[in-house]
Amino acid sequence: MSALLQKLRGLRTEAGLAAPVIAPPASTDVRRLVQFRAKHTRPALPIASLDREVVGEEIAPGLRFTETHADWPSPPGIIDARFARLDDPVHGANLMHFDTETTGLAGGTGTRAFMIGAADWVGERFRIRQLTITSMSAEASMLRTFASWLNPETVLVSYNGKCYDAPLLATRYRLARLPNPLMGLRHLDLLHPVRRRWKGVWENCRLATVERQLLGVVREDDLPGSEAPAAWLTYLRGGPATNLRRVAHHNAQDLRSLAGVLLHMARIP
DNA sequence: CCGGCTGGGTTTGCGGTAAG
DNA sequence: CTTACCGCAAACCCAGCCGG
Repeated sequence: MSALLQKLRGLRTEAGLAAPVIAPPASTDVRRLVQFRAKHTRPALPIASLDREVVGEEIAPGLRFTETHADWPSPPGIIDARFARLDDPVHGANLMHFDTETTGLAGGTGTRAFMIGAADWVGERFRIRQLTITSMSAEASMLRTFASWLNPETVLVSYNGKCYDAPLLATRYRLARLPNPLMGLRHLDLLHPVRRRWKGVWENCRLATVERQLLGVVREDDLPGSEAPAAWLTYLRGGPATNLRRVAHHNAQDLRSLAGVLLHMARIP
């Protein structure tokens, strides 16, 4: 029972909720067990980490926001997206590149997004915005903020987002009882056109490979995507934010590559 | 005339593959 | 652990034709 209570308390702390008042154990047996535990167990991370700096400003409790602008030689005007089997031309100003970082790959209801990166063209500049939650309870604010960036004319751009990011966000919006802002939007998923063209030519068609072959991007100090869940969970449990910042860095690079690959495939210099 | 084979075109099914 | 899509192959369908 004590272990259960402790687990519950931990979960409530992670969720950003105040610790509930726990009634003292009824029997002396239980009390002795609690005392034994207190004596022989220690918190998972006894020392609060020194490095707890998360980038960006807090725009809501537990929700951090960053906005950067990248210089880019040529913003797209109208894009012929038939290479991605979108028959109607796409206005560059309606593009919304997006990429999520999540707690795992399992896709189902157990997986949540802790970071949403989105990038679009604002005039002559490429704008990258990122949302990161530092508590479970901030998820709804993050989802609402991301929704406010989209409109019915938005054309989503992603890498495998049709199968991964979009369905995952759809379940997160449903669980948060919020309308799904991705519903009905056109979606340009670059994975499939890339595969059609370079499958069998390159060793694989992962985004990291595509950006290297097509854009000459060489990532330095890159955190593998598979380590993203641990980076966030470590921070959530009071650990250092070092790797969480690297996840944000990685996410921003993914967004730049998304735009680069799109322009390359649409034959825009 | 009728049953069954064949060729051309479409549909269905399955394996592989990205995403953290 | 999941989900969607692509590409390829097997299956399927139908028409046309030939042999019995």
